[in-house]
Amino acid sequence: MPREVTLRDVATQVGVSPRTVSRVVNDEGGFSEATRQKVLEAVEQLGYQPNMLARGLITRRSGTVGLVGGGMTDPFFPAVAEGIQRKAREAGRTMFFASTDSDPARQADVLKSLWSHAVDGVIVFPALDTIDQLTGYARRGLPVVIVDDQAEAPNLACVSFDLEAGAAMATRHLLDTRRQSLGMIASSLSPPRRRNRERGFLRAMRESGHGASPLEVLRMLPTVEGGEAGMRQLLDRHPEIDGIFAYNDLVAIGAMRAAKSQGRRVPDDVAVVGCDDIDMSSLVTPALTTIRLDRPLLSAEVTQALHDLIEAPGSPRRPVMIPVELVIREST
Amino acid sequence: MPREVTLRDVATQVGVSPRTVSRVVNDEGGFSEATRQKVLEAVEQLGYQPNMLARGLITRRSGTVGLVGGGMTDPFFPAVAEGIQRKAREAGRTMFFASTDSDPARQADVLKSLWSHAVDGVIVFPALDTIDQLTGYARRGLPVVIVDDQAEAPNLACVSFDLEAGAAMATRHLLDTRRQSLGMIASSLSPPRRRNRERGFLRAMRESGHGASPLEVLRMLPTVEGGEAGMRQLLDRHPEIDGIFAYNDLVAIGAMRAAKSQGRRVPDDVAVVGCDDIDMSSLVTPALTTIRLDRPLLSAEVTQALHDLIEAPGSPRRPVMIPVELVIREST
DNA sequence: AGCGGTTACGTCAACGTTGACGCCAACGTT
DNA sequence: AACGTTGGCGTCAACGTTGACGTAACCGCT
Repeated sequence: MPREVTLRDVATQVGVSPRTVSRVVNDEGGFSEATRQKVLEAVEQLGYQPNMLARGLITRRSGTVGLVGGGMTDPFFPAVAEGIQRKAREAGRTMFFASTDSDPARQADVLKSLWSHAVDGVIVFPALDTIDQLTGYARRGLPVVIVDDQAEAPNLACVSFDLEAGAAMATRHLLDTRRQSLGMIASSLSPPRRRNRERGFLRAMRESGHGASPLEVLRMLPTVEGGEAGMRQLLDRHPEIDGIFAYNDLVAIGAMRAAKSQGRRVPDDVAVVGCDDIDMSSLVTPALTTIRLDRPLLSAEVTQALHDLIEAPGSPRRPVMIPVELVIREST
Repeated sequence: MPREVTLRDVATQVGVSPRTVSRVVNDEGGFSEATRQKVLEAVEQLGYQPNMLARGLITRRSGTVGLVGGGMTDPFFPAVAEGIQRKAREAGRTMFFASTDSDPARQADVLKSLWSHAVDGVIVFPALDTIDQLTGYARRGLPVVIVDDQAEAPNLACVSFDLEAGAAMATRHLLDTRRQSLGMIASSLSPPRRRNRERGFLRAMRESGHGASPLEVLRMLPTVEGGEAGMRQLLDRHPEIDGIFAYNDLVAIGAMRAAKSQGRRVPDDVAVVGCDDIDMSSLVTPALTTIRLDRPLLSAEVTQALHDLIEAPGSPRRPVMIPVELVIREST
């Protein structure tokens, strides 16, 4: 294994001190045009690459950020992850990725190791209710951006989709298309504070002029299987049910499958609305009506927030709320 | 921002030298049970976390690996990424993730930055034909694992699915179910050396006793849209076509959509076989017949290979070939 | 000529950790 | 009693880089 090329190697080849090479490489100024040329030439020729470990050790900037999420099984997350990675790269940072399986203990592990690797900041899709864990790190000086949860602390920013409004839109849409008996399949992985989809659903029902009241809010795993199981239960307990708002598109797709397998037609007998607008949603039959979340915008907001926290540590950041949109397809 | 807790802090609190604390933390031996207790207690109390930058600088092991892939848009990749990340974590390594958009230039960038960050190794789903780039890094001493391509070099290992066999299986299945006029929609992102799906398709056609010959092999972007466009072209040019082998499930799903929109029924008029067996494939209607790739096994093989390369640099690794399986559903 | 300022470097130490080595006391062996 | 061995620690330097500071040459101005 050939030794790595260092500043010293470049320096001796050019005949200057390592410090001067460093100045050229980082474009700090304080060198003549002539030496700049010679240094860059030698850098090119020797294939010098700065060692970020050494640099990070002294500048306390490692040039890395961590992305912490529940998992890749829901296609919503990978799309966001890719966007974030791209933005981070444009800002000159490299991204660590770590998944938690929505397990707070694993999230703790993951954050510990990212901290060990001296990440400049982390973006977290929090597992359950782990705000304390996260504010703890923020207070210790780690810039933290939290997605879809709220908290206040130095070095901490929050970015959320307005899911309560989204859920309300979805619900009103169901009511407006003359559905009377609505149920919701929510997520068993959402702690009370983060149940804004449920809040939106219930609020829209309450506020509707139709005098309808919700049949039931079920909490299942937010997967296709969870949706199937939830739908079976709902059909079993409330045969009159004619509209479903699902936690996300996977659940909605599961619900549609279960409905079909029990002989109910979608949307004729039961209407289904999902949430997320994953690619798949427009491809299933019937194509899914859903709440669209603007993933590129989320990626942009989140990286921007993190960038700001890194550049101006401790400065307060207002929480960002991203509006959502109802996409009507064939399932309603 | 409170300064990071270092070995020195722990050392002064306990009343020993930093070197001793280091020995305890790394369990090197050479300390008494009494000091071990005291040190661990202080570590706990102060919340000491080793600084991987400093450690990596001297041990030349950063405890990180890079994962380099085309992108997250194809759901096949995220699933593998998560598996790899999990395995890496179990081996005590943290994973960098970077996507290349299947662009060799971007892949070069990405590798440069990973090298800068002193990763212990990389796992690459190569963009187009970038073997030279990769063997170059391997020769410079970076352990490299390449997925779905072959090369020989020190510090390099290859893991592939047996896609030629898979494609042949798919094709034979089509022929066995009395399809006569077969076409294939392949990928425009596969360089000649990596067109083993095409080779399998053509070989199976040649070797079949049915005397059939392939209508056309089209190369499109491996996306749903690519599949749609490909199918439209094939139907246009060969109205008699009754069987399609698609590069992957996304393409297959696109092909099915295009077929339906042109009034052909699947599987009655045209049979479609995909490749990958992404989650979505069992959820679309008709459920897709496809070649299943064992993603957990790939994750395991790939991390194992990388681990071996890291632990025993330069040692030769035989290429690994993972067998695949035909899953028959409703589209054939 | 003398002085202040600037330009273009070099020197030195430090970041937090570990490898190499050294030292001393306690112990066992002859 | 003399000697080697071992256990338990400390010391020092180094990894590759940058921050802080020094300095010599040169410029322009009075």
